Amino acid sequence: MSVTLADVAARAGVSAATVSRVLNGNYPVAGETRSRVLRAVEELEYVVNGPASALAAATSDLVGVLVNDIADPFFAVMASAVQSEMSPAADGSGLSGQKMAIICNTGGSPERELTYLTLLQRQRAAAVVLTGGTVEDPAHTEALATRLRRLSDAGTRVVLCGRPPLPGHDALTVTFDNRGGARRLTEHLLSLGHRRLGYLAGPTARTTTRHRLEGHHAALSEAGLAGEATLTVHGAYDRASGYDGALELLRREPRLTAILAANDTVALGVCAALRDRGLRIPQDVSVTGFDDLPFAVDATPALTTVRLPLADAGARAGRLALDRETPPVGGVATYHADLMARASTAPPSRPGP
Amino acid sequence: MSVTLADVAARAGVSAATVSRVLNGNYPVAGETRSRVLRAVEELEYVVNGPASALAAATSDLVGVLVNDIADPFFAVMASAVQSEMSPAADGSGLSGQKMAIICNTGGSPERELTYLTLLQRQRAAAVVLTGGTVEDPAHTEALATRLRRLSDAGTRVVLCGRPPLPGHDALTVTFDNRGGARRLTEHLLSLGHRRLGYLAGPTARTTTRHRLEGHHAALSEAGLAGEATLTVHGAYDRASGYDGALELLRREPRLTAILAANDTVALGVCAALRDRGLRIPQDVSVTGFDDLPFAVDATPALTTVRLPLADAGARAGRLALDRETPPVGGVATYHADLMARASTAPPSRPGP
DNA sequence: CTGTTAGCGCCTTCAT
DNA sequence: ATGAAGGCGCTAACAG
Repeated sequence: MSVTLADVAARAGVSAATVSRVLNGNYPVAGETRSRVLRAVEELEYVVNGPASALAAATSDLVGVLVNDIADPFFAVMASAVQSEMSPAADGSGLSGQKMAIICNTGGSPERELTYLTLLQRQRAAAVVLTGGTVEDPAHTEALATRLRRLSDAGTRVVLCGRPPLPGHDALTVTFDNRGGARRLTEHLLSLGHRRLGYLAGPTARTTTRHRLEGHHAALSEAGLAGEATLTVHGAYDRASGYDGALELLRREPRLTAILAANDTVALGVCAALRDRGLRIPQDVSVTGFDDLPFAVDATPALTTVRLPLADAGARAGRLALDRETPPVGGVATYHADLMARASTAPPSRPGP
Repeated sequence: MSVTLADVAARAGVSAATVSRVLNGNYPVAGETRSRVLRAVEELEYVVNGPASALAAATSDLVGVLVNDIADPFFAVMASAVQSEMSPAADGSGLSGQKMAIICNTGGSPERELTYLTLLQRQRAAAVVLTGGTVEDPAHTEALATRLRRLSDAGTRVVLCGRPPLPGHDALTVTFDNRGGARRLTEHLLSLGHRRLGYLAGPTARTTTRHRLEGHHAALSEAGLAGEATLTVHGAYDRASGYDGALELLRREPRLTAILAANDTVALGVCAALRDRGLRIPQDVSVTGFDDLPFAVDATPALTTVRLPLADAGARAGRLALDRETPPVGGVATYHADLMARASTAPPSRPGP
C-alpha cells in the first residue's frame, strides 16, 4: 500500500497527531519538530489521503459547479471565474485546504441537475454553485428547493449564479438583469426607427427566456406598440436555432427589419441565415445578440448586444461559495446588462408604417 | 449528524453489511430484503458518505481533467467530451459508482499542473486526463513523468489528450497530427500561389507550437522554399496576440500575402488587425486558423483552417480513462487534421516573384 | 508543545 | 443470503 501518516510519524520520530498538525498548520508545533516532519514527508513522498481526512474532519475540499454545457462559452466563462477564486498559488505552496471544483454538465436537464446535487451531497461538497437559468416548472422548483435545503442542512453552502432566487430556499444569489438588457436592446432598435421586429426566444419555460421576453415586451408597451404583432419564435440556445428561427421569422413576416436573438450564439445563426438569403446586415435587417461573448465583437458586422459581466459574477459567486466575501444585503446581487451598440444595427432602410 | 448506513440498517431490520451490499449491488441479496432496505433509504433520505466509502474501499469516483483554461473553447470542447463519457443517466438511476470530473485550470503553468496532480493524488482520483499541449522543458518533463508515475503506481489511470506521448511514462495517449495539419495549411496556400507567408506561432517551448511550426517548415522545404524568409512571430494563443502579431508581421514584410495563425482564436485577431489596416481578406491577405472551433465558420470571411476532432478525442480519452475501451496498439491514437478550405484564403492578387 | 485515545462511516473478509 | 467484526487513514478532544 501507499505511505500513510503513521509511516511519516515513525520516520520523523513523532506521533501521527503531530504530523497531522504540521500538515494542516492550524496548530502550534515546534520549529525543530516541524522541519523534521516535513523532511520525512519529502523523503517518503507522502501525499495526504483526501477521503480519510474528509471523513475524519467531516469536511471536504470539493466544490460543485453545475452548468448546462461547459462547451458553451456562456457557462465556460462563469465556471472559469468561479474556479479562479479557488485556484492554488502557482508555486504550489500551502496545499492544505485547497478547494477543487467539480464541474457538472447537466445538459439543461432538470433530472440530471437533481442527480448531480445528490452526487455532490454524497461527496459532502463544501459548496455548490448553480449557474445559468433554470426550468420553470413547479414540480422541479420544489424538488430543487428540497434538495438544496438538504444540502444546506448538511453544511454545504449553496450559491446561485445567473439565475433568479429560488422560491423555497434562501441561497445566496448573483443574478443578471435580463429584463433590463432585453429592454435596452429593444429600445435601441425602436429608437433607430424599427417597427417590425422579430424576436427569437430561447427554450420555453426557462427563467432567462421569460425575463428577456418580458423586457422586450415592456419596451414595446412603453413605446405604445404593445398591440403590434409581436413576432416570436422559440428555439434552443444554439446556432442552428438561430438559423432556422430566422428563416421562420422571415417566412411569417418578410418585411421585418430587425431580429433580436436569444443570445449571441443564436445571433450568429441568424446572421448566417440572412446572408444565405441575400439580405444585408444591417442595411436590410438589423440583428442583436445577448451576453456579449468574446466572439461578438469579431462577428461581421460586429454584433450589437448587451454585456453580461459573466466573469465578475462567476468570481463573486466563487467567493460567496467559499465564504470569503460578505453576502449582499438581502442575499441577492444583481448585475446590470450594458448595451453594446455595434455595427449589426442601423436605421431601417424602409421605415415602418 | 446526518443519516448513516447504520440508521438505514436499523430501520430496515438488517445489518449494515446488507445495506451496503444492496447499495453497491455487487452481491446477491434477497429481493424481499432488498426492497425493504431501499424503502428505508427513501424514508430516511439517506445519501452515501462518499469519503467514507472511498476510504474503506480504497477507490474514488473522481476523475481529474487538467486544462489550460476552460474558458477557451479548445479545452472546453475536449473537457465536455471527456465528461460526457461519464455523465449519469438523465433519470438518475444507478448512481453507484458514478464518476465525477474535477476540471482543473492550470492556466498553462507547469507548476500548477504539478500542483493539481498532487491534489488529485490526494483525492485518490480514479483517473487523470491531461489535455492540450505541454511545455517542453526537460526539468518539467521529468517532474511530470515522476508525478504521473506515482499516480499510476497508486492505481490512477493516466490519459493524455491532445499532446504527444510523454517520454518517461507510458500513459495512454490520444493526440492530434499537428504537423500534418500545419503542413496541409501551408501546402494549400502555396498551391494558391502564395510565396510570402507570415507565420504567427504560439508560445515558445510548447509541443503544439513546435509541431505546427515543423509541419509548416516541412511544406516549405518540399516546395523548395526552405531558404525563403520564414517570417515567424511568437505569441500567446489568444486574440490579442493575433492582432499584435499581424501588425508586427506586416511591419517586417509589408508585401506578405498570407498569414498562418497559431489557431482560430489568433486568426480572429489577425483578421481584426488586417481590417483595421484597410486590408481585405482574402484579396489582399489570406488568413488561416487551426482547430476549426465552432466560430470559425461564422467568421467573415469564413476561416480556412484544419479541423481537429476535439470532441471525438475527448470522448475517446474519457473512455480510456474509465477503462471502457481497449487501448490503441502502442498506446497512442493519433487523429488526423482535415483541411477546411473556406473563404479566407484565395490566390494572391499580386503573385510573388 | 506533543502523545494517547477514540471514533468518523463504510466495506469486506470470515463465519453462519 | 445474511451478520459480526476489524480496519481503511486521519482528526480531534483530552491529557500531560
